[in-house]
Amino acid sequence: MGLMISIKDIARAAKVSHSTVSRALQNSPLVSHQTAQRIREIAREKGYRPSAVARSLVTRRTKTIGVVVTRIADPFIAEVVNGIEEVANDHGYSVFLANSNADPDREVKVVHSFHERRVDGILVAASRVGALYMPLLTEMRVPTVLINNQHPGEFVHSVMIDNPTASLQATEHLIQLGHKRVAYIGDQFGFQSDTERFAGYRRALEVADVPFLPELTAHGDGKAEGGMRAMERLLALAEPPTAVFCYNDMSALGALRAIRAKGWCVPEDISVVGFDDLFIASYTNPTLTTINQPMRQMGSAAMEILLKLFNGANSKTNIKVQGQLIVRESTAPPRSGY
Amino acid sequence: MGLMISIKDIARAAKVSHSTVSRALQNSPLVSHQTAQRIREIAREKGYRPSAVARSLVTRRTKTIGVVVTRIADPFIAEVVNGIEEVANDHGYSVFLANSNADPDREVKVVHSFHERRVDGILVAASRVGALYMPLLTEMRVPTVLINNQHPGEFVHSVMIDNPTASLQATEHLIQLGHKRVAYIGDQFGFQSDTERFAGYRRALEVADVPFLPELTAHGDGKAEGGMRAMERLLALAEPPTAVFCYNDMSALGALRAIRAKGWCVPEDISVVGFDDLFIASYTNPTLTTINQPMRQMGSAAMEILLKLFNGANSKTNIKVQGQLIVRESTAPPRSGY
DNA sequence: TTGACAAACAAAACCGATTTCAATATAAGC
DNA sequence: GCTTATATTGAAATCGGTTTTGTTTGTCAA
Repeated sequence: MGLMISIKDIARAAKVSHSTVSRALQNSPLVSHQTAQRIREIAREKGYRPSAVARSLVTRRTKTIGVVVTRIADPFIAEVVNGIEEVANDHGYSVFLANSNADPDREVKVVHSFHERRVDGILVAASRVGALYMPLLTEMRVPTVLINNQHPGEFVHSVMIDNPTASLQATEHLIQLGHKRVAYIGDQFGFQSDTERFAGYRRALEVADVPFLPELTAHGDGKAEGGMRAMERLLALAEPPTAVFCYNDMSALGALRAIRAKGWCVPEDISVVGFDDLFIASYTNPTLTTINQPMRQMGSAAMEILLKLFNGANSKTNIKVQGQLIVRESTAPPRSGY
Repeated sequence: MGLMISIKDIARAAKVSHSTVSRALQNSPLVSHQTAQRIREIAREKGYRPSAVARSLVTRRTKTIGVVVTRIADPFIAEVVNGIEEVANDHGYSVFLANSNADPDREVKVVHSFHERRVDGILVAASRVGALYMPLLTEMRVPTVLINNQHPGEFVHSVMIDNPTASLQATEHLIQLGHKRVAYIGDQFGFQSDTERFAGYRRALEVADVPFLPELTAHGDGKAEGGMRAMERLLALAEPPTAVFCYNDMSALGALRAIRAKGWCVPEDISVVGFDDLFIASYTNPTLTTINQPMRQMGSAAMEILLKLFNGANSKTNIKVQGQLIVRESTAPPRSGY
């Protein structure tokens, strides 16, 4: 703490100027091999670690990035962050992590704090702030990449999943199995990703000439609790659906639970499809048919965009990745009775 | 980036010295109310954010902490980090997050990088390095708190779950239900938490006069995959157990899957108890009886220890929290046939 | 009128590094 | 032998703040 050794301590011990020490530790060719060797040895002995904060002040790069997420405990986000951290660490960057708790005010505060810390770049995962970032970012001119965000628009860099295509596939899968009454359990109404996934669902019905029934659409909250409530409403219908496509795996988890609570079986009585392919989707009972989202890769891709920007790239990058349907046990043809 | 406004820009605009600006922004009483007001107004207008890195250099405190975890995507750890981040953020601290991937070398590197960044404190979650920290920490004199670590010993601050007591409760629960053949699925052999949980299991058997059968102990890897393999081995026994206590929920998840793969039912054919009470434990089928570990609170407790240390406290703190048995659907009396 | 004291601000030192510029010594070229 | 290039190092400026020390001005009591 107070007794941190500095470059000057090393300089004194080596009887050279501190500039020489600096050069020696950077393997600069401007120091003789011998002195460099000697200095490095002394530094090692004393356990000297150059201060990144002092270095950052003069080099004007902190080699840090800020990552703002809604909740790190969200398994989807945790995987994304894993991908980010891996690439960042490999390139000598440290990552600041902050939760926004889906609170726009807090999110803005967090970004400001990142600004004060002079991060070299910012990554935003699954925020609902979206376009609100516009003024913030222009104000502080820090490269920023949004991952699966609300309305990333064209104004910033982004990594997004192709929602419409993926949910079209998911719904098509159910239709091909023979389902006619396919329900949709969404996230909160109005969120872009929900709107897009809903659009894919509608499109699949349209293509297959299956009528869209408004009563088969229910909105949850993107979490298990909401999925459960939404499913309960669907099950209370006079004629419940024979299949349901859920906004994400968490919602599907809730749906599975609601179905089981009613004493029905998946997939015999009702088929369920999720979205994300969280780890848990392989361990539910029955295992969950879902759309795989390459979460880790989305994280690393975002970080790699940042790295390119640090290296001077200045083109707008908007990556759209494809989901992949993973068929497991939770989907089957409807009962012949229907 | 290059055109970041500094305190001097504000000073120039306000026609005062930059020291006055500094004081004004700190609400120092050494500036007249008027000038302070004026300066703050100008700073706001220009969107000025003081550089935390420059400030850190002179104040010798970065208001950052480093958190090293094995894998942020581990749900247990994610919850702990959530607790940490919350408290940290509330007190103006930013958190650096780094994965060690359970690789001691990488872990040491990460800690060194934290050292260079001059973090005010370090939090280590679920590391296996344990006592290896001793030299590292004395070398750099940064307050450190270990959370559920290997051998935290008495030499540093720590927050730990009371493993023996909790697993004693878990096992007792099974015994009270009438089980005599209670198995234990552990983590990798030799890890402290595994040893401790195993000890609680042994103790429960001993207290209830249930004979300990070595063949009913299997080791996994703390993950679902390992739990599945271990359970498969137990199921292959001539006389399989009627109940199994798992090292953690992930292992239990694997066990559930293995049991289902064999066509057996939980809890009718075999009871399963986990450990952690991950979110998912409420959503498995059947829902999982487990030991609740207050993960968030453990994270916040650790951060609060750090805060106390920052405020000059210097006593060794070793918090031991209690787990709580949560009975759900995965446990029931054994079939009367046995 | 003058000295003491406080209020308000400016000037300068400092934190720990990097980097530019200057200085010295040695080697090379003629 | 003298100039010039080269290698090696030191001195000093700088990054953007905080904090200590100085300076100016004004108020008030003696």
